[in-house]
Amino acid sequence: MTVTLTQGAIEALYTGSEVNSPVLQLLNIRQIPNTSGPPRFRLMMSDGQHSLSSFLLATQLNNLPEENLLVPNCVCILKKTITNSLSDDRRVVIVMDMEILQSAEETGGKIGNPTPYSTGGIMFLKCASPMKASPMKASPMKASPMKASPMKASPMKASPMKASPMKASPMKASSTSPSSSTKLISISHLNPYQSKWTVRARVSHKSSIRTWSNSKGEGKLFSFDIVDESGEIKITAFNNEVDRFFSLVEQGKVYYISKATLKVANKQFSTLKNDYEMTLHAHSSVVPCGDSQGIPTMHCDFVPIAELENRDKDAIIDVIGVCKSAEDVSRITTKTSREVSKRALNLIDTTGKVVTVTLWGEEAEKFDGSAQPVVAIKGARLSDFGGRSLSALFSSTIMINPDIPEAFRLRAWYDHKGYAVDSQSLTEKKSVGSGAKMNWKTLSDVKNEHLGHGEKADYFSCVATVLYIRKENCLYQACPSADCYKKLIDQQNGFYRCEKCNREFPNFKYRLLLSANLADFGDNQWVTCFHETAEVLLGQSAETLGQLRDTDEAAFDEVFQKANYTTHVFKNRVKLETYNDESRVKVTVMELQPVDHREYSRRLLSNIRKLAC
DNA sequence: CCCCCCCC
Repeated sequence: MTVTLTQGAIEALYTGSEVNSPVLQLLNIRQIPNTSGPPRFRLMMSDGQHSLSSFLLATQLNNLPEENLLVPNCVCILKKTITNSLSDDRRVVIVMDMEILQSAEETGGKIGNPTPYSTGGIMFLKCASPMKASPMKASPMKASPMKASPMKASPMKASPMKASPMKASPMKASSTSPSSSTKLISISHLNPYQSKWTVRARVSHKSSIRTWSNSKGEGKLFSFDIVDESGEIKITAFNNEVDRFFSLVEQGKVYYISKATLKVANKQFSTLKNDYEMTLHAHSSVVPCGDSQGIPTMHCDFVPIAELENRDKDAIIDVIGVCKSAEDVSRITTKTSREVSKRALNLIDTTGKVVTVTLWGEEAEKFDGSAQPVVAIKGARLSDFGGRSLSALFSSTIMINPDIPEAFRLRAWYDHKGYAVDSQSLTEKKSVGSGAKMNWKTLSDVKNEHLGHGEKADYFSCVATVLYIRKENCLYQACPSADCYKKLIDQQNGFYRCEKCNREFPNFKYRLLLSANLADFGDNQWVTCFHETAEVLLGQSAETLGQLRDTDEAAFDEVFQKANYTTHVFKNRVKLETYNDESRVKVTVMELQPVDHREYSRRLLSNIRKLAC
């Protein structure tokens, strides 16, 4: 293979003219003595005509010299470069991305007879003081397109020293112009080799404040992610910057951000698509931007809950559902002896499937599920615990009742009929080994084994068919306060009194309390269904039933007729109770689920095998 | 300068 060097590329790169992926030969490489940070390599490159030693290798390419791939005489293609002016007007060409086209051995020596590129008296001019007075060095402030923008917190102290004749040169990408002041650039153009930029971007995720303490010291920090049309990047604020910026930065809002430090992102900890990340410092500026036009909002690809069964473990997914129920917050101790709060939510969507999502830390503590909110989570991790479940990560964004069409649709669906669907959870009881948790019994087992006669209540599951539901006293008028279900006393004056709340109300809410007779092949059993399970069993809300009872008796009866002879999985609590010296077992339905026929067949088969032994 | 993704 023969390679041709791109003649004229040295001059073009040095002056900042447009040159597309030039092919150059490396003549020399040496490590710059520096005391901190990763090693830096300086390169002397040749285009066959000129040579120039003002090339600096971006640190993310350090593996090339370190693995002895980038050695003198090899031929390279420079896929991305940035020409920067130093304060004394010398220039440096940062090599951001390159590939080696031909090894030193293959090339076999120096190509052509390049002469050192003459930098036209610019390169080694170190007479800084006279330059300041030069009319050529007008402050870039005057020409700055940002002058009218709301950058109050960002005083542009652009040094005239840094202005250069480069201004007139036809640089292709304005964002890489070394002479630009705080120009608006896109996130994808950010790099550690330029400091004068401003991005306009939306906060897509914001962490809470966290503290650390280790051998290097201690402090606090928070981080946030921003997006624009070109990409995304993580920004971290420490200590003083936490105080300055934490309350200012709001999720979903758009800001001008400038004067932050860029460094190579540690991919081990970052899921964002960017090679760099930002750190705010004392001079950094974060200014709200009223105009968010053209800045993308958060995009979610919601996976229907039923579809989670088909996704891979550890997949990062977006989910939205109504929080049908939520655990209380609890504290657990991790394997590393750290204490953390957790709370599990059960989300349901229009697929009728439920999945358990675990929130952690502050998200778990502050979550309030009492009003059954719509919960959307961007970037939750799918786990195979209990079949299929989800866990929020530090990088997840949790949105309660977000202002998005999906949330409005779900709200309407749930309030209209979703609350009463015979839902099935993907979490916990789906796997084959789950029989351990489900204490399967027939109704005659419950009697023969004297379930519920012990100190504590027993729990069992059965498959049974509804034979009869008592209509009498199935509804009561309950206290309208949240979380109070006390039966009200009708004062007969338009007011209802709650003894528990010690208050009178002009209104009430209907609650259900059903007695039902269930049967399987061997026996039958009276059970009690409280409000939530009763609504599922009847397929109607208590509110609707209350209306029907008062206005349309036939329709009311029909609800009960329809529920008769339906078959479900009942998860029950059983306990011996004593009234007036008379003991009898009371069975309460805790949960109602549709019959999983495959699971039912497996159990039948296993029972038959046991009987055959 | 952090970098924790946890528990059943």
